[in-house]
Amino acid sequence: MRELAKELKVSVATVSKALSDSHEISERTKKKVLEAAARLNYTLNPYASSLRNKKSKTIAVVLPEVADNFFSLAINGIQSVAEKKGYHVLIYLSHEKFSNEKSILAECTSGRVDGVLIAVSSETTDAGHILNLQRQNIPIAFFDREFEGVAVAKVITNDFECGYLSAVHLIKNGCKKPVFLSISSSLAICNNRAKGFKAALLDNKITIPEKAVIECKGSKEQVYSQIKNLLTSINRPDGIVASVERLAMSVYLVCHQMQLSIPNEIKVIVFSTLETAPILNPPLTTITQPAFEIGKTAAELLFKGIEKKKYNMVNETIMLPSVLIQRTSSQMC
Amino acid sequence: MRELAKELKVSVATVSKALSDSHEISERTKKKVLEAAARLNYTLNPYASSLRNKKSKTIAVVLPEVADNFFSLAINGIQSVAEKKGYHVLIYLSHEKFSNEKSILAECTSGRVDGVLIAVSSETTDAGHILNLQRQNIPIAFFDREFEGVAVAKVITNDFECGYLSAVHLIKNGCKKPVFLSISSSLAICNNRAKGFKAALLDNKITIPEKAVIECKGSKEQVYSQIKNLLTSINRPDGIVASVERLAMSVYLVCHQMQLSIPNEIKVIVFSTLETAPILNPPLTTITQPAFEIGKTAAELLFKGIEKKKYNMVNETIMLPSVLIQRTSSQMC
DNA sequence: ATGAAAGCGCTAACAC
DNA sequence: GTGTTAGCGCTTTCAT
Repeated sequence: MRELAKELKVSVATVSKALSDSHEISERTKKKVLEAAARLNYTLNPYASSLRNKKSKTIAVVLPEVADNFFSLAINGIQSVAEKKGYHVLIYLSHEKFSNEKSILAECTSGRVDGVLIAVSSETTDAGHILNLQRQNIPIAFFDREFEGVAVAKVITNDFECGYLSAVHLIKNGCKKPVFLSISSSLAICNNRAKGFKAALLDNKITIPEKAVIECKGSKEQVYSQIKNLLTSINRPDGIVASVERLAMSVYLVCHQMQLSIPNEIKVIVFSTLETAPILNPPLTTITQPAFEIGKTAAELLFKGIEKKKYNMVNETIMLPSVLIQRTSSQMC
Repeated sequence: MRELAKELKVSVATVSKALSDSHEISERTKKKVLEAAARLNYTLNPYASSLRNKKSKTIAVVLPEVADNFFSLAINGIQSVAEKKGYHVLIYLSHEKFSNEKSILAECTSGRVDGVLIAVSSETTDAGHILNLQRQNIPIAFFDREFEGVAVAKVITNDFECGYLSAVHLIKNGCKKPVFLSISSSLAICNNRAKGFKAALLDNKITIPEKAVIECKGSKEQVYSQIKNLLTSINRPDGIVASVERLAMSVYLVCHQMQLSIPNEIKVIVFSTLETAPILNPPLTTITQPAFEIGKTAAELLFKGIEKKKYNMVNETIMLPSVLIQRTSSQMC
């Protein structure tokens, strides 16, 4: 910037003002400065600006994993609004570990970011790290995976309702003993979906077996063998509702490997935005969440919090509806 | 930091040195400082450090889209090494637009990032924006999607070879008139794969039709109808090699909709890391790239460039092998 | 309309 | 082993 100023024989202050299009600078000088900046390929040092202005123009997105259609689409949604606002997006992966999540949020302090969007890990059992950010006046919002019981803004889906719907759908299509596959007993999305699922069983006079909700934890291989155990057990379920996308693969693989026919011997529904659902064998019935919209809405909410000093976003809860898309995997035989 | 210093009745310099574990500080003071920092929940202001040190400890990843298994996995790989190095990752999406890519790279200057990893858009026809970064001594490397003919480090796959292999595989399984689906005539990965494909036809004495390589551009709908046109044409191919993951959906959908049997009436191979390939209808033969490894390797290469001042990474080219995984979609009938 | 100068929070060279 | 101080590149009063 100093060079620019010297080149043009004006002060750095003038250059700075010209670049930020201040009205105290004459059109002529502005033009001159802009032109010279372009010619010399000059860009503001963003960190000097951040230091001065105490805002970074960047947000953090914290999520369990990125190799998942839902989260990818959500990132797209977030990015689309960040871009429009001229914000930068830092991506952090917790890999479903609470400890990672804590250290990530610790990094988000001291002005590194102006706000954070988070989908909590399946291990998160405490919101201290989140409240800690709030205490430092860093706006934060949940998207999809909230931590319940804290005053934090969130964009979620109608999980209970969809859990309910999925069970009703299975029952209507002939299931007598469906089960629900969870991935964590501390994850609100799983719990609410499971609650809806169980409520539907009750309402339809199906006795809820003790193992109505099964937790599939661990590595891919572990999940695979848990599902295999389930499906080879004496009292095999005749329907499955899987709570998250990544369970779909394992369920299908086990069934294929066991030559268990979907939907004849077992019906399957998965909460998922898998693009390939229609071309799977058989086409998979999904509860499809508006992933892009969730990301977009959460980002918009966050920016409201960032931009309006006095706006209290803490109690905002936006619920976006998912839809059940019926395909072959859950069809009555 | 000043508060910390005051609290402990030492100077800010001491605190700074203690926090960076300088050897000129006694263990006792270090312990005191660390303890107080933890207690007061203090974190360094990263941008003040960046300004001072002229390094941001962050890298940029620029890619066409994130809702794609390949890119998601690559991000994972990149993130895994960035995390280990204590670096932060900014994600930028070009949405396959050259103009976006240019403005993104312009934002990466002036110290915002210490290096950039890029998979170029399908529209990129010029490397000026990339060379521009190099001129400013910002290390940059291609991963997967390189721009050919410029002296920039890259981590790529054996595209020609895999194109060749895919054609040979189709021919061995009975195809007489396979075609290759590209998404851009300026994308090196597509061109090299197509070249290999054509070379194999030649070597196997199959006359190359004028429409051996077909460019599928535009929105999902446009791609869909282009493929539909192809498959309803009088001279329908009996085999398809699709150059990128996102073409898989359209090919399968068109075939399903036309009741065209895969692999009986047409065989299909896709360059893809689609996790669901084995459970598609029918299971899809893929050329699977080592996506995570590509990201990881590219990041490691970039960090070599970032950390060693004099190391010239510009001429590094690392080629990682993809593998053909045979499944039903390409089977001899 | 333009410029001089202070200071954002940190680090490093130098003094003690 | 610890402290003083200058300055990273920018923005913003306050003068002129």
